Amino acid sequence: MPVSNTHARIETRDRLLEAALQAFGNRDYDGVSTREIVEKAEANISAISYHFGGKKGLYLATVAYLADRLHAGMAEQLEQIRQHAEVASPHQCAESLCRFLLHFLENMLLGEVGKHAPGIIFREQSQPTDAFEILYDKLLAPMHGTLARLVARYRGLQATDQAVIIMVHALIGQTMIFRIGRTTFLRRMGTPAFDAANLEAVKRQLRHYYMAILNTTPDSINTDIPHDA
Amino acid sequence: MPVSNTHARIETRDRLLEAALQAFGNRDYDGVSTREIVEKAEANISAISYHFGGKKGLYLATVAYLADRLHAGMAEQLEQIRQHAEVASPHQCAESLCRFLLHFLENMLLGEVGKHAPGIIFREQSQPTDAFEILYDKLLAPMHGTLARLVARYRGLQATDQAVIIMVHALIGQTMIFRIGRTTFLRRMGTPAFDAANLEAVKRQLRHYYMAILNTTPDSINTDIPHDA
DNA sequence: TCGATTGAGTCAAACGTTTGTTTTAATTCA
DNA sequence: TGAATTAAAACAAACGTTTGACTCAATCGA
Repeated sequence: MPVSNTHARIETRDRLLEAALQAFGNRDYDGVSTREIVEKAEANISAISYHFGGKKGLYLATVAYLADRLHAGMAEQLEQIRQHAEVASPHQCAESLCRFLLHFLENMLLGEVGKHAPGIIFREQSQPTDAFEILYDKLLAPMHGTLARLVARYRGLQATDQAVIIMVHALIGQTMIFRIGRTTFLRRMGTPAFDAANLEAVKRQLRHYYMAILNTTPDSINTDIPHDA
Repeated sequence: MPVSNTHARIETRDRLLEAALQAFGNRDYDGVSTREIVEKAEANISAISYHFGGKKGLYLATVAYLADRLHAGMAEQLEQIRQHAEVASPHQCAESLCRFLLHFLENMLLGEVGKHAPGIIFREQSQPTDAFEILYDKLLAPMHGTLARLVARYRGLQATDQAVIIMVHALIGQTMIFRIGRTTFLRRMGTPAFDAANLEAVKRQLRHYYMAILNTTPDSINTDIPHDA
């Protein structure tokens, strides 16, 4: 392909990132070979060293690339929620939270990012590398923070209250388990794959659970934790 | 060590399994080398081929070993719960479910198996190998099944009802997220590691959530799923 | 305007190392 | 003695990385 060099450079870098995202999303760092990446990217083996300094550099760049893509698709939404939360009623905040989580779930189950993101994110949780900092700052912290504001407003607590943080974590957990534990869930349901009907059933139940948890009797935990076990 | 051969054989096999469990629990299959395993097990390289036929055989044996250990620690408990559920009141079933989940959480956060089990289990979920069958049959299915009975009894539904399965999955999810997403949670809490106080706070909140979810308005989903989206 | 130079990017080939596995010899115990 | 284990060495294959030649547009001095 007789393309200009400036164009080719950008394209090769991006092709490498895209191929690496697909590879690292499905397999572990050590399970992915550089040759496999460059083959999928239709690039030369030395392009990795040239553009990223090596395999580790490519991995870090790939995580940053993923975080950026996820953040880009979420930043506007999160910012809207944040602003809306300041003037919205508690009930509207709860509704906003439900919608976000269910939308997020659908993305992770059927969306394009859901194919690669969960693998990388959850692998970085169990054995954090330098890439975890990127994920946390760009993705996890903003998401948790925004949801915490919604919960805090609904419950009349501070967003930094430990009870709020725990609740947000639990809410995310019971959502993401349908992606993380997808294989087990599908077995239990006797379905080979997620379809629209399954997803809708899960979403309907989850919405009930969200509201049930949000409405548990308040139980603030400030900086101090009660002494009684 | 001048030990008898029959003894040494068994011990070598077991030392390999133990070393492999620690290795595979913390790192991916490809991230673990056979030399690293035999070094930790103080065994010879050829012992892997001799006892397990190769690295893959060792991995499968390790997963079975893990599943057995987890199952052994849980089988009695699950059987008791199952029998108790037949005669117990719905309220007692709910209490039984809470206790099991919280006990399981504590095991995963502070217990010995919690160091290695989650890594293997959740890796097998995202990229199931032959080892997933072992895990599912020996561990995941019995656990889900028993919890489903508890939920079913509490809610007056069938244990095979899809609504029950979804609920059990969600309950497990909001529990295990504190192990899976431990790194993120600890960051959010501003704590370097899980201690007794943190764990107690989480358990107290989770118990509320469990009951709140269990008490959501019944919404049976039998084989058919409602047509209205 | 033009030939020479530059520098980023790509390429095939080869680098040394590590991988899982196998082979061969020595050792152990019944 | 003979079967069972271990130990050490060697194996081919795959790994991440490096090398040096090459392309080609952009730049520069005359």
